[in-house]
Amino acid sequence: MATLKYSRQREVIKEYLASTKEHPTADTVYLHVRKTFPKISLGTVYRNLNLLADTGEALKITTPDGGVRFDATTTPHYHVLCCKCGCVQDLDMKPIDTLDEQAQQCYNGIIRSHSVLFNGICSQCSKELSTH
Amino acid sequence: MATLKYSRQREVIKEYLASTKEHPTADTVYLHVRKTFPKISLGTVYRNLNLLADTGEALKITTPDGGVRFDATTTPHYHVLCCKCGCVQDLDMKPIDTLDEQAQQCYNGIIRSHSVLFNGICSQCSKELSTH
DNA sequence: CTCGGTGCAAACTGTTTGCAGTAAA
DNA sequence: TTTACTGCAAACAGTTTGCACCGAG
Repeated sequence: MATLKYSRQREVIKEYLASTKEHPTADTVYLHVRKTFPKISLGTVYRNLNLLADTGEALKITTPDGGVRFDATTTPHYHVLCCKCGCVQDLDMKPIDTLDEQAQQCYNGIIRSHSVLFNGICSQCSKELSTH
Repeated sequence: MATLKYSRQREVIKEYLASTKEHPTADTVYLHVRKTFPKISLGTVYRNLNLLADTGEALKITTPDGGVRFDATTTPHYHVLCCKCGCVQDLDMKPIDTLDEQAQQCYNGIIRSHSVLFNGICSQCSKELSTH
């Protein structure tokens, strides 16, 4: 892998990613970053997001609807997908470290890690539901 | 939802899906189904796969690389994604039904269900690894 | 000077859709 | 006859890539 060179664009993307608790799509990142960097191109955003994912500075997560989202929190954690608004939130729950071992008992190959996605309704949307 | 009408194409797709233990992509389904139904179009395959997913006769699963796969096994179960060959296999392990409750403790909104994807190496690929 | 990064636009991939014709009910 | 389903091709969305220029080291 070639040595990285500093770039103002990448820095802005990292800052934005670290500042938000949402899990923005590439497009959302583009829209926000463009506020402070109007001439940035979507291609550059994609290139840098993938770069950050490769170097482990960000996480690339895919939702069941096929959407790709980025997450600056790289320590293992689970996610909740809201089936109303489609938002993805972090779940403040300790990952089950014995899960891999359990799975290994039932599997011929090698288990390395796992990811869990919960489906549900975020607090915002469930509030709106109850007011109807 | 409109009432379904019988279609030979849909039947062939269902048969193929039920016959395989792999989790084929739409394209793989298309390739196989075309053997017995040469004039079927890719659009029809997509329409029917989505239809089956909607009626609950098949499961639509997305892998972290963004690929979409279909699974005729609709009872809850976990999956293993092989990071070598990219195949997706069923894991013969009882789903953890307390997981949703655990997650609910840590979450403001509503948790309904969850899915788990294990990352690892399938038995086929791990065999090939050890012979090098 | 060298080589990684950028903006832009074109290309590409996987999927959906509009249409006119076909076939199940 | 009615209306869902089909094949086809065009359209579409999200993402990647080739290129000429820019800028960090």
